[in-house]
Amino acid sequence: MSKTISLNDKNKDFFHSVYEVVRLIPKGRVTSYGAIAKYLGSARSSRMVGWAMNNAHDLNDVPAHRVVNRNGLLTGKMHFSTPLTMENLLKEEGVVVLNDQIVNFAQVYWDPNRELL
DNA sequence: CCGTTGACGCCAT
DNA sequence: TATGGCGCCAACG
Repeated sequence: MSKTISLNDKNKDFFHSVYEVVRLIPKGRVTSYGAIAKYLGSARSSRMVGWAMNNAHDLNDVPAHRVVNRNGLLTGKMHFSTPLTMENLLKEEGVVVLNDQIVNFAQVYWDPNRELL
């Protein structure tokens, strides 16, 4: 039995789609929760994208550190092994982070609605 | 079963 | 510009 997750088939699909999009984010680039939600057709379900990332922690092939909020703020840093993991991973990819804020956000921003199609 | 919370974001004031 | 309210919806107590 075992159902660590009690999601409906419909939502499983949503979560899975989120993982796919996140996997497509190029190294050194980032996107936002809202952009992913919109790309999946649920523009107002950005919170669910965040929840999906939480589940995604089990999968090692989902670069959750490349997803930030619409201001380029690292709001999800607390959910990583250490509060600095997210920031360090981004810096390793060339993303400039200062005070939990991506400085060159406009340059590294990757919008699935625009880049992907 | 019901009320709160939360990796968000848009809109009204 | 800053603050507050609401939509969204799964998980939790």
